[in-house]
Amino acid sequence: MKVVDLQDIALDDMAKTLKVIAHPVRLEILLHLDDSTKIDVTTLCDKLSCGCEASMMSHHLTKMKAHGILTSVKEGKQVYYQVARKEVLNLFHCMLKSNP
Amino acid sequence: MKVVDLQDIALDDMAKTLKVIAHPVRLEILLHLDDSTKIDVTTLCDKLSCGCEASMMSHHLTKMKAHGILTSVKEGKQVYYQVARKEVLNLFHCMLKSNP
DNA sequence: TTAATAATTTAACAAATGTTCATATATTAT
DNA sequence: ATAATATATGAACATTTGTTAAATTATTAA
Repeated sequence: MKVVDLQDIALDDMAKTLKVIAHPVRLEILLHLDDSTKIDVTTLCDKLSCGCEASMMSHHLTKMKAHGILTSVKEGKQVYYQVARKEVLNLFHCMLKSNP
Repeated sequence: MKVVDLQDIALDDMAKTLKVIAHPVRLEILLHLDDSTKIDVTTLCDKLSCGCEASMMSHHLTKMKAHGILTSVKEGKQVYYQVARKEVLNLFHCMLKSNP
């Protein structure tokens, strides 16, 4: 039997979401965002292992926000980002071979 | 706390896999392949809702096979494809909002 | 052997993506 | 008002991706 009924899934939307997430830096961003409730751009840059500069980081964050994956709140000079669609974090579990 | 420890995940590999899967036709292929143990190219073309021709289908299948997501067996004139990494099928569950 | 069918490969090209750097805007501090 | 910091935006360009059509290989049928 099918895993999921085709009608239940908008494959186009799912593909779009996956396409945005399918980038090593953006995956790492998501992991860090899940770790803390909210986080600002500079801190995120510092925490990532990729040596990502502010401009590049902003591009990544903007793209994910544009696709509804993240939201942001401005507080003073900084902009804090959060994960809007928590279900995408399940990816990290279900992509593991060990996942039941 | 983190969803998954960073060290547990090769983000580069994960991104590559997701990138290949992040395409509406390839997602539909995966759903159909899960549904049947093995399936040949022509049958797959007929079953898909996208009106995908043999050449295009072959491109998709070749790409997924090259990334270790599918395997294939030749039997006579037809080539049968199967899902090699069953864990990628979990995607369909975990991308749903309703997923616990 | 020739024809028909199944699948793959190749070439070509448009479109999308990733990246860098320079510039712009907003906020706060001096 | 000026400077410093935080973030965003835009242009430019190389690289990758998606798609189509034509040509190619392999297998089976006539």
